[in-house]
Amino acid sequence: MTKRNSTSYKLSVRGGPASSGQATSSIPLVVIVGPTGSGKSDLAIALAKKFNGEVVSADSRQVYRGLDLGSGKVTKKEQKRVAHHLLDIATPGRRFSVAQFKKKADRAIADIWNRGKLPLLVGGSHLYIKAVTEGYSLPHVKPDAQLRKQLEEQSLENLLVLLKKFDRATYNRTDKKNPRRIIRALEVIYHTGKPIPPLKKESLFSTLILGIDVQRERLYKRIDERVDTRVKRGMIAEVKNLIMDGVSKKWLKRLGLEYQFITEYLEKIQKLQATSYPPEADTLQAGKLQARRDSLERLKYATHDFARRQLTWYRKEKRIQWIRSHKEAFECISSFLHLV
RNA sequence: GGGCGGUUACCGAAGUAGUCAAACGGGGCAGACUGUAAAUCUGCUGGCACUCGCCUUCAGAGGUGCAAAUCCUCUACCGCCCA
Repeated sequence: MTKRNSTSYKLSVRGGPASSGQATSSIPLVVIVGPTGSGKSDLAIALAKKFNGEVVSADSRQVYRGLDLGSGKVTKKEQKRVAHHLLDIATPGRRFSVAQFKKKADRAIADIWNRGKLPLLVGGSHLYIKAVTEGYSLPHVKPDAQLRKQLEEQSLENLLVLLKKFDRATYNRTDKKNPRRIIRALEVIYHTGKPIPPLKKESLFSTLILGIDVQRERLYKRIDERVDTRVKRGMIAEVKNLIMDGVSKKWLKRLGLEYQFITEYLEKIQKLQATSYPPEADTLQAGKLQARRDSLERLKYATHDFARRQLTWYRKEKRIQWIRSHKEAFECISSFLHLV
């Protein structure tokens, strides 16, 4: 169904803004994208080994310490084999944003290159990838929790009226049914006194973007299996521990997927235990089991949808070279490195 | 063998004569996205024409009626109860 013009791995380094023309002056960067469960981490490690590279993770949840199984972080052992950057750099419960990511990623990539190694940017948070590969310079307005909270209480109509008044361009462009977007726009206006400036893009890097091409049905199956194996490895305990360490449930649920559904599951179980009066072991056990099954199923479906949304990004991204095997990736990179 | 209840689109489930291609949920699909992004938000989901529209559906076959997913008869399958 999904027709993608994949696997023309005869590399042509046209396309990407950074890799055209003045490509020679910028740092070469190999980017690996693909939907969740497509095998990015494994490929990255193989490529890093082969080309003497180091990995920069582009993942909005792997940046947090303690979010390991649920975020699909590579193991310590794997990190020993190949250096990984931008893992465990933030505290769970705190905010971390694209802008922060972009700054750190730029630095890490340059650093890797300066040490004579090949930087590999790998991850599924595509906004993060774009911020780096297209060199977004975002308005210097940090998220303002206070203000957001205030604005969230307003009706959508009110927010739209405000936006229309102060930033006609964004008003025309933005999704008028999505309060979060509108609130961010207002936040920028509030702090700068001006409308959101047009996005400046200036990439420091000469990029090769490889996308892992997996058939949809197989991808969904892999996602499902991965949920089960992660649970066996202790993903539920991981969430439980985070909560015991004082990470708020609200924060965890907002992260989505694994952390959301498992937190909800734990809450449900707690409630079950509290409400079963003479704690009849049988019905309680049955209830717990049912809750577990439901939660894991919901997690699987939600992850399918997430993978689908990732593919929507990729479809728009014309720079991606689709590959189906490690071998194809090797070949792409070899010719890329010859050209730059 | 007898009594009753059920059979609705991919799944679950409403609907019990006209306003029903049929609520709702799930699944699936498509999309938006400039600082929460694994987040947030939007649309489609019987077929065809895609503009008023047309065609084929509510287990199967027949019937009543201007009109049936909705009423009647028989058949098939499933569930509970009595033998």
